[in-house]
Parts: sequence; C-alpha cells; structure tokens
Amino acid sequence: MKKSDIHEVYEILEDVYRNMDEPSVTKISKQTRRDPFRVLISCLISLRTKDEVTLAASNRLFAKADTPEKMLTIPADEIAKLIYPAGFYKTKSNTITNICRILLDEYDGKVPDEIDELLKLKGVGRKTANLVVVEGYGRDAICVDTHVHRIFNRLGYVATKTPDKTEMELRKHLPIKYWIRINEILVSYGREICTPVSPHCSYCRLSDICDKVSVDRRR
DNA sequence: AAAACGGGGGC
DNA sequence: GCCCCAGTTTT
Repeated sequence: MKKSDIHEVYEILEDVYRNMDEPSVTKISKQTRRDPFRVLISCLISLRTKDEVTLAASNRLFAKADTPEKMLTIPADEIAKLIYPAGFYKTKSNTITNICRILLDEYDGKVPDEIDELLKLKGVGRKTANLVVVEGYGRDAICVDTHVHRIFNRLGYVATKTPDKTEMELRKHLPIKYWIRINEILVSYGREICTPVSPHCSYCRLSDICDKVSVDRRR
C-alpha cells in the first residue's frame, strides 16, 4: 500500500463504519466518552486485557468512584478487588491510586488535556495520552492502539512492530480533519472484520490493496 | 497445557 | 526502535 492511498483507505473505512449496525466502539465507550477521567482509568485497566473484560471492570469501579477525589477514598486493595478479572490488578490499582494522588495534588483534580503533561504520569504512554485527548476532550489526536496498528501493518502501510511509528506516519499523511475519527472507526473495524486471528478477509473491502489477505478471502 | 488479550518502560 | 514484562480467561 502506498502512503498516498491513505485518503482512499479512510473513505472506505468511513463508509463501512457508517453502515455498521452498532459499531463496537460505541458500545464500549458510551458512558466513557468525553469524560477524560473515565477514559484515562479504563485505559489503565485495559493493559493486557480483553475489551469486554476492561469494560466490565471499569464500570464496576466507576460505580464506586468516578473522580480522582472519590477514587482516593477507596483503598488500593479494594480497587484491586473491583477490577480483579482484568489481571495485573495489584499493579493497576496502585497505578490508579498513584495517578489520582498526582491529579489531585498537582493538577487541581483535573486530567491534563495536553499529551506532554499526560505522558509525565507514570503508567501513561502514547496510546493512553492520545486517547484521553481525542476521546476525553474531543480534540485532534491520533490514538494508535493494537487494532489500529494491526490494520495498517497488514495493509503494508507500516512495516515496524511499533505503534509509535504508525502514529508518526498517520500524523504526516492523514489530514487533520480525519484524526478524531480514525481511531473509533478502526477499533470497530479491527474488532469485527480485521480481527487479530482469522480476519474476515472475504468481506473486507480493503482486501484488494492489502498485503496480508488470508485464505478466508476465497471461502 | 497453551494461546490470546494490549500496553508501558527500560535498554 | 526492540525487547521484556505482568495475570486471567479461553481453547
């Protein structure tokens, strides 16, 4: 896939997304969108965890506390119990507590809206920082999670294994007006069509320009 | 028993 | 940039 094809690829994805009954991303993030704190915390929980499990764990936690102040009233080990099935509950609950402490002490209880500030928080990397900005604040950012990266990797748009490289390329070649939607579109596409294992290439509209079309295409 | 799940951090 | 790491659920 040539870099210049990015616009065409976007249009196809946009069209597919428009015709989905209920894009999975809306199910996942319905209450979370535009709430920077929820975006941040559920992202921390999502580490090495399936989306459905992350959603359930996040909701259990948010029912008890949906602000940094409230979160700090819950002992870390109780947070750990609430998010238990997500795995790494010990590490994650400590990370959550630590970050809430910093938010309260240094950021007036608010989640920063700048990538650079978010990255200063231990446990927050590029994916989380970008997601907070784009989902939490509705601002221009490109969030490259495994779904987004996997799709562009298969297309041949990027060769490296690192999502950071994908983000750089998208920032360079994808017009800014598309940045906000590219993540939600590709997350849905990645969950439903370009799945991690046995992707549904037979009805993927990108298969003609994809480097890694699997046998599913001929079924 | 082995694979799948997704991201941060250290080098 | 590449490699390592963590625990639970599903197959």
